[in-house]
Amino acid sequence: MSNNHIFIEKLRSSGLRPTKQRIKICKLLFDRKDTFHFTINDLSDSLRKITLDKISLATIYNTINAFKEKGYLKEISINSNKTYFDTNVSNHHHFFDENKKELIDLNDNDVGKIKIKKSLPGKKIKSIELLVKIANSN
Amino acid sequence: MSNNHIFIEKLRSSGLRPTKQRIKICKLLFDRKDTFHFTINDLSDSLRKITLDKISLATIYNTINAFKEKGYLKEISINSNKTYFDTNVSNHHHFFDENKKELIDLNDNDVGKIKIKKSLPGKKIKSIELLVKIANSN
DNA sequence: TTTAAATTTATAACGATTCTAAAGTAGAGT
DNA sequence: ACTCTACTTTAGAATCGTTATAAATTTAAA
Ligand SMILES: [Mn+2]
Ligand SMILES: [Mn+2]
Ligand SMILES: [Zn+2]
Ligand SMILES: [Zn+2]
Repeated sequence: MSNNHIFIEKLRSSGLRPTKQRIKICKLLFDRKDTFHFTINDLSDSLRKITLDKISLATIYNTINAFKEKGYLKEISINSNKTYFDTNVSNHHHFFDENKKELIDLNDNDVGKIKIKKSLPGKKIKSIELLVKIANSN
Repeated sequence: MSNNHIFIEKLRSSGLRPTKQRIKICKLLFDRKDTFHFTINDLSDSLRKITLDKISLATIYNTINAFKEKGYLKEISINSNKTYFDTNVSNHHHFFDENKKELIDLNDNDVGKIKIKKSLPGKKIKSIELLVKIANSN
């Protein structure tokens, strides 16, 4: 439909051919107001719902890995058998709801400034990730 | 040898029978001055070096899961195909060296106080984990 | 010593992810 | 529009960390 040409450009500009599979995945991931978190399985289910011609699991993995590579997605550090991705690639932190197994964004106002005072020679900081695990109180 | 009775007590007091496999793993994990981080594979290799009669991989997994359950070990939240454990069960944070694939403790002096200002109704905080990924600078 | 429950073990099963290699497609050059 | 080649998709196999199974062994209570 409408926004396809935007995604076609986005893909082209990063050296990825705008295939119909990639465009569909782009629309699902990026054609919305709010960012969100997902696993490959979530994505696979969502795709099955919105399209008749199925996209193979290998392609979903290939595409998500390519998007992560290009910086369109972020992988969240969390110990789970599944990998969690985030369409919000800005620096931010997370609650992880252990009951729902879902990530919730913490924005800058939600967390005091994090200061790393230690440094190691020959090493530089690549990322700072805070994960706050939460669960039902009762 | 010497400290066995301490570990035997520790195991008994937590409802775990003090088998020779568990005692060997206890000695390897806890009979030392400094705490450390390890994966099951690390531990398996270490065990093979210090003992002639091999401990099956299933027993290693069972034992580590039991120790985690009892609070003798902590699992670190990190996105890796392997699970990382910590014999330091106190609250502390980590550097993760992406080149060496190894965790390095950050103590309280190394990180400014972390303040979580957001809370969700019906939910309580279970843990706060900061992971600072580092890599070679050049 | 007897006996039930806990533990160990080898091996199978599982599940997320990656690999393979064959078939299909996109786009540059003509 | 046609050709050609590199890129992409795909089904299915392979990988690998972890968990499940079920039989043999060990622990420890009675
Ligand atoms: Mn992990
Ligand atoms: Mn993970
Ligand atoms: Zn997020
Ligand atoms: Zn640690």
